[in-house]
Amino acid sequence: MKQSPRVLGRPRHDENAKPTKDIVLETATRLFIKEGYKNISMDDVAKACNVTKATIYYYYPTKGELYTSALIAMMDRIKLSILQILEQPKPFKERLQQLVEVHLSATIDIDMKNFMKEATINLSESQLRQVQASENDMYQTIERTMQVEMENGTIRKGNAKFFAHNFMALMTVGYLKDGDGKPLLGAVDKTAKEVTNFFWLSVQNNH
Amino acid sequence: MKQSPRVLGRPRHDENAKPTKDIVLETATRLFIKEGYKNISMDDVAKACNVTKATIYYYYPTKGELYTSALIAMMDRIKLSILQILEQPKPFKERLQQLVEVHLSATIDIDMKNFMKEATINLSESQLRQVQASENDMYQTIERTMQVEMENGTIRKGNAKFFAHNFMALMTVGYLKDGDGKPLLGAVDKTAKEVTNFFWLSVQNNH
Amino acid sequence: MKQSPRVLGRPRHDENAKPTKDIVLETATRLFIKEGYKNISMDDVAKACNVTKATIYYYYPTKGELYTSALIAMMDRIKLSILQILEQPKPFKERLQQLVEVHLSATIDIDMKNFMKEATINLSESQLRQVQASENDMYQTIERTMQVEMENGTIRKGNAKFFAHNFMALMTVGYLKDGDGKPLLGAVDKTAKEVTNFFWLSVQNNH
Amino acid sequence: MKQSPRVLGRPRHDENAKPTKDIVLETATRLFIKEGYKNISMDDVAKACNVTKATIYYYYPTKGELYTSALIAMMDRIKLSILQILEQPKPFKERLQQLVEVHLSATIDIDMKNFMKEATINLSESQLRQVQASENDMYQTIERTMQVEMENGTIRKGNAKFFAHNFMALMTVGYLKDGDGKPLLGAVDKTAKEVTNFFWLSVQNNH
DNA sequence: TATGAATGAGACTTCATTCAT
DNA sequence: TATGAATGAAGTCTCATTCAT
Repeated sequence: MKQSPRVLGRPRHDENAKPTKDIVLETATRLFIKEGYKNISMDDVAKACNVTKATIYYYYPTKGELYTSALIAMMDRIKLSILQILEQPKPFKERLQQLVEVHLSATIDIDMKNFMKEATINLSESQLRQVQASENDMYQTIERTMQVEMENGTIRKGNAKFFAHNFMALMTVGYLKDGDGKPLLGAVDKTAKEVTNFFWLSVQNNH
Repeated sequence: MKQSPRVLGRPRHDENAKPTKDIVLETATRLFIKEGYKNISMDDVAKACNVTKATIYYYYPTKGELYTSALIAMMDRIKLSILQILEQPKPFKERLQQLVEVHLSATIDIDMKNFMKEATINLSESQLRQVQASENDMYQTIERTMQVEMENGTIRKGNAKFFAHNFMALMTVGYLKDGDGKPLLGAVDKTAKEVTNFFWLSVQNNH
Repeated sequence: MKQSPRVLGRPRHDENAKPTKDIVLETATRLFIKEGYKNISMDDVAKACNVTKATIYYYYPTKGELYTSALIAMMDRIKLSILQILEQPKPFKERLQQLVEVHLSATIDIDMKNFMKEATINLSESQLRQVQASENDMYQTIERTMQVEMENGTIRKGNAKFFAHNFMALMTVGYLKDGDGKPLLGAVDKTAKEVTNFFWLSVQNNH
Repeated sequence: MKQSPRVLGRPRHDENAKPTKDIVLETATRLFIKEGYKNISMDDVAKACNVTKATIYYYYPTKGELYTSALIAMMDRIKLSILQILEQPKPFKERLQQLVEVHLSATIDIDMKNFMKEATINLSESQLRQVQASENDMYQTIERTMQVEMENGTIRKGNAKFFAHNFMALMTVGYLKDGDGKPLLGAVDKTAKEVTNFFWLSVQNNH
């Protein structure tokens, strides 16, 4: 049962080790993404980090707080990655395609709706507000670019928020597997092309 | 303590009353859709049905079984409703729009990905297979029509399954609310139009 | 470790057995009186009742609720016993003395201040209100008699509530043990006499 | 996370600052009196002192030891204050009244029975003995004076220990509040008078 | 057909205590 | 002198499930 008997008290400091707090957050994020809030217990997180539950609580006062932090950290990372890709001096369509490709490569299905639903049900109001703000931020990064490209005339005029959410929704379809568990549309790059193309056909400007 | 004293023994049979088994299934479906598998306890279901937990177990041997039945019943109903709409002698685009409209009117966000995720995590393999079969059935109803319309030349050639999932994904964006909790695109009919249009621009055949 | 392996489900009904709910309440009351709220765990109560924790929760939704019920039941019993003694057609002083005697005979030190302090700290507001109401009831039983005897001229005029609380405070001194653990004033009847006398000297009417 | 970033290492020594050990003891005493042993955690004490838990442990090896020290310190202080008041060259009744007044002014209800109960349950035997010795000391201070006044003929002959405990028991009734939270007998001086008078009527010598 | 009573496992959380620095 | 990091044990509560009636 005992995995690796740990000692009480402060562990001797290992110079190039990641701080436990970060390990916990990363591990928790991964687990929550894969299995959701209610299916992951604090003990699961602890075991995956090879520390005890109490250690988790030393850094995060409640499970809700840990989930909140995990979600926000995740969204921040996604937002950054989106930003970096969208800021490149490339045709818009190519940037979108790269966006899809990068995200499909992450292999974990990052389905925002799911997270937000679990957040709504399980978090406190203040935690929920934080998460919502973070989600909003993330989407706005895309929205703003959509807006710019509308003004450029690259894509047709429309509701930028609607476009952004549609894009993300289509993106998650890219994870779709067929009966045998193989990606429906083939390799990641091909899938990304198909997904982007589907979106593009809808938003491109035909004058 | 006693909340609503129920009579002991077998209740007198009310001719127009729905069988308990059906009440349980409907109630459970509603609750599971709204809050998910792990957030709804057998007691929650029992209370909402105004019976005891033991009664639920009389009809459904496990929670997983109840969830399975609820999901399948729901998908069957959706499938039927999809079928009825898609079979009508109307232009394809109009049928799609009606599809969206009907589903947005149901007000509960029926997000398949969510259900399937929870199913994957919480159900037994055999239960999961049943649910997957049912999901497949439901999508195939749309896929087949897509296929037909591709052959008709109404929409462009492409992967019908991919199209079907894209359509459903875009549909759930229709539930999107802005910061104030108001639908992003206005009333249901307007939203349905926008959503359908977005999809249509992507799939229409331009020869 | 296992005390007596119990079976799942509903136990066969034993005709002349006390209902579990009552057993729980009585046991809990005894334990809480002896050790206080925080020192008794739900598991302690369960073990003392030879049932599982879950059974306790089946009857009492929270520990606070169990404590509340226990306190109220106890105070009700005390109030009743007080009432019965005070209603007798005997000189007031004799009734008081019997009161002390009966309560010292119960051997457990029923120190109201203690219970009320723990209640204040650990109960919810609504629970606290219930307990306070019950405490008030109990004291008023004595107060009312004090009032009557003041009007009769048996005891001097004064604040009846103050008198009642003083009486109870002096009563708990009766439990006092010396260094060897022996009652300071000897046997219960002698102690009761001393305590009553102390109170009486203070309240008797000398015209 | 960090609430008030404290500087690392040994803090510069502030000449007029109280030693940490004393601060801890005083703070702990206050908290334990108000909420009791089990309701105050070492972390509570630490936070209230604005130091960390480990610091508390640096000065007091266990929670029981801290409680023991706190109780003893408190009783010592009380004993001293009692002594100073009782040693004055004033009529005994006036001294008693001042005793009540001083203690009611401290506003915190110092209910010995409570502390001794918690001590009995939670302390080790050796700790308990220390506390009992301290309690005994405190009461003996009063007892001795009672003894003297009995011999003087100021008060009637009786069990001095019993008298002392009765006096303290009546004193705590002085904290009594009515339903609105207002002191039952009015301002502190008036209350002290009433309480003393009640005691005095019982013990005074009428020859 | 339906219920009331009970359980065992596991969830979240708290807390006294330890130890390297 | 004081701290930050960590633990193990225990506490409150929830929940799917079982069984006699």
